[in-house]
Amino acid sequence: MKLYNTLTRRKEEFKPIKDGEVTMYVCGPTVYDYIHVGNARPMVVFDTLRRYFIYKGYNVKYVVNFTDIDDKIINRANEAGITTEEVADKYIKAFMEDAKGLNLYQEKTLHPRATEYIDHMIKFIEKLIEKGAAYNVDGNVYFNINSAKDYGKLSKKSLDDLISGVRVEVNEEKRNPMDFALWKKAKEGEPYWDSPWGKGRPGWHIECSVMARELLGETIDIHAGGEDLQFPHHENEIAQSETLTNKPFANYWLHNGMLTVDNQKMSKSLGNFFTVRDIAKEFDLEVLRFFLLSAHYRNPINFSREVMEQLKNGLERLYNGKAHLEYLLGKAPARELGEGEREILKEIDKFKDQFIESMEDDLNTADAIASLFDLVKFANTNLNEQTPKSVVQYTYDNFLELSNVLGILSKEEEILEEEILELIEKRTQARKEKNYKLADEIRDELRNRGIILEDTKEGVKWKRI
RNA sequence: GGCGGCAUAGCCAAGUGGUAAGGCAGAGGUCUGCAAAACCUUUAUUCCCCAGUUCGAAUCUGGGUGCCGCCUCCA
Repeated sequence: MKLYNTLTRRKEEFKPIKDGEVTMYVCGPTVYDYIHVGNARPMVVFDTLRRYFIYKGYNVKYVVNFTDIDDKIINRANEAGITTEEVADKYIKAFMEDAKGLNLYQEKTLHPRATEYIDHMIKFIEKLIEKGAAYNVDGNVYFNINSAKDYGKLSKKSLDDLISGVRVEVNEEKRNPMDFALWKKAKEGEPYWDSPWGKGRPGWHIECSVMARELLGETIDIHAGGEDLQFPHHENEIAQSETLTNKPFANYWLHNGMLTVDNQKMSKSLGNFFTVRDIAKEFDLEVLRFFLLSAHYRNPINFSREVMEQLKNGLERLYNGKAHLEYLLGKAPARELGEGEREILKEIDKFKDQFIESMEDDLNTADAIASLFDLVKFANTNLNEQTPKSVVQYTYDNFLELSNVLGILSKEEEILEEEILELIEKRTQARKEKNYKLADEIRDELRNRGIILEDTKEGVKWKRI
């Protein structure tokens, strides 16, 4: 599989450190608020990459961290008069609910919280100080940027340019304006942990370095996140980790493009954001997931209600295809295959190969989705009630397996209440008697209750609005 | 100012040297009591503009225009 590596700025053949195993670290949310749609993009995109690895038979070790100590969390806690821990707990719980709606694969996902690794962070920082790569100034510990080899290699920024670009130097303590905090001295009233440098808390960048190292090892296969994290977050992670270990921190750095609204980056500071929960009121979150996969992950994607509607309809088409196959599954005769029917199996394999080929090319989900539409059209056209069961089953199984790689179409058909089934039956009877007035009345009533009926050659079908 | 990216139909979006995928929306048709779904047909002589390379360019090169991201917390 080819993946675009930010480190080398090109697509590279992916080779894991250990055969059959992939270690992935995805920068997770700072839990001071509900996640917004932009935050959801890396979650869905890299979840899909993980699902694809699983599909290919890899054992995936997957970490999404929670930053649960930070200025913003402290502010929230102070505003609400509760502890930072309570703030974090609340939004982690909310994240898990959103994750469920977005169908993030949660089995075996590791969700470390930064505050669970304070001891490891302190040890990490101590070692950097020993190496002369960090220094303590009155309880604040900074990383010495000059001790890092190749600083700027990820974001392709030169130290000189960065320093000349520094806007206002407010911190007199730093030896170099680009030095960044590893440990922050606690201010009055702030939560703190004891350390060799006094009471304080860890800086942001050190958290990810430490959690990745503790859970996945000194060198990991894939480190991923939004492209806005490239600098300084990921650059600083590389600097501190590689200075400590003298080994590559991650072999592949993957970054997703920004999600925009009116072509402006969706962000808290601009105020142009929708939380995932807001969107869940208007759309099934599966539509949001489908939307996030409808463009290549490295391209910007513009969020709008209009496009969400389009994708909702597109998803509906795939669901109709799924329902059609399920219907045929109930009718299909068990018999030997004819020559033409063997051809169908080959066609299905072709769609599957196309899908895989797209995914192999730097996770081209937009292209992979097209294969799914092609498969549905083929099945709608070429499979019918006379098609042998094994053929229908093969089509159905492959279709769902590929859909599952994208994390879509997993909703099961619901069971309708007895009362509604009776109404449908009553209407069917009315139609037989050509009492279309009554039939339409019942159909309207069901529509008001959220059930849409379709009369097909294959009988009456229903679905929720 | 420095660094990076993008520009394909009404909308979304693949395609990165061989003659424009797919979806949504629209139009016409088949089917249907009607509707819906499904299927068929149709919707970019053309890929921001201008030059160049080439037998051949949406794809490569140069220039221009517009938009976006990072350089400050940010997915």
